[in-house]
Amino acid sequence: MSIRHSLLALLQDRPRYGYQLRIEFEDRTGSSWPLNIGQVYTTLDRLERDGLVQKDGADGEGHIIYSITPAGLAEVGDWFQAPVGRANPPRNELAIKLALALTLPAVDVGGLIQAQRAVSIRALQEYTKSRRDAAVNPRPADMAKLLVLDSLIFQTEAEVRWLDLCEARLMQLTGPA
Amino acid sequence: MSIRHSLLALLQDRPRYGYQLRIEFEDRTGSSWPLNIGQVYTTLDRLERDGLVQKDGADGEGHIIYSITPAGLAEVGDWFQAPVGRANPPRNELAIKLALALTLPAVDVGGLIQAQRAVSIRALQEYTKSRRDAAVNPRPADMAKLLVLDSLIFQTEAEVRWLDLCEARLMQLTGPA
DNA sequence: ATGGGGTTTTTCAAGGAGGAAACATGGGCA
DNA sequence: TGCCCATGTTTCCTCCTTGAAAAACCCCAT
Repeated sequence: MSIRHSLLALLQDRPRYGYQLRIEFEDRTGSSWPLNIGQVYTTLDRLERDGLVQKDGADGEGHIIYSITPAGLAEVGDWFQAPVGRANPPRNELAIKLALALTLPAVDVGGLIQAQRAVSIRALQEYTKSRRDAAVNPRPADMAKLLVLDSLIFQTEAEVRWLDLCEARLMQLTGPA
Repeated sequence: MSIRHSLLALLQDRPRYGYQLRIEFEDRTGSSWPLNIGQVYTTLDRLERDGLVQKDGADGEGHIIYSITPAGLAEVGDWFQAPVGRANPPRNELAIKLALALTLPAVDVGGLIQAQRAVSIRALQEYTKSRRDAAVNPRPADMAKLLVLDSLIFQTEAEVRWLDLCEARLMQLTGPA
């Protein structure tokens, strides 16, 4: 659901065409969440169907330009207005996996935690490196990318600490060996 | 992609039917991520199509029982084996929203952060309360739910701290007022 | 029995997401 | 000039997800 609103937000700035929207989305979010190009066009179709954007015909190079409508402006305003709902947080595959592993015999939970921890630590290092690289030129335009990286770093740190807690709990369960 | 494997994991334990799978999934993950019932059946269809489960006919009450096949066992084994990939982390709507808000004029980023922070703090309190309630009877069976709650708590804490960082950065940008 | 109201269980149709092919275009190089 | 490769741009097809309806069943008051 956030793609829909993200595209609207970009169109709020000025009219654009599909490919351009993808480029700008990825640029502004630091390419952390690659946006499938197919999704851009299907989303634009739906936005047009719902009267939130309109085709402006083609520009000089033949690109199909979309611009936001008043209804679209209202919708994107609402989106920025309302906080992100916490009603149904996105599924956390790792947490699900671990929860299921715990309730099932025949799964090496300890090993799973170890393996996962290694992966997370490595990711953390990469994020931190990217962040250092990105921080050398703190132009306001790069601020967004920095914040996205910070977000990933914080989330990953939390994940590592959670894995440590899981491990401690596990020890406690299986008895202090 | 994790639903598919979660269902396989449950079937690894013993054969079950659709509705039962949903109940058990939600029970083991503490209902934190509600599982749409329609998805259970369509996923079972695909799993059968791919030869990972098979229909066992009906049980006494007429339920269509599914059981896991050797191929399915192999697949779920692989799933538990392999760490959760970090190649494309799920999109973080909050981070996207804030990143876009920063690059767009006409959005009250400060207000957005404040509002979001309030929501996160409230969620954190609720999770913590649930956790306390769940922790009174630490049967091993409840361990999974506890860990899931811990995960949510850690993630939400990280989110709050990230929001604080964002706010500090914002101040720094707009100049110390 | 019976029929109304709730719960359990399944199916259906529509919408969203993603991968990969298809189409265009422009610039280097024989 | 004309070929070819890299890049930009769009479409298409499939799979997955969701919401809501439908079907079956059970329980209890009439």
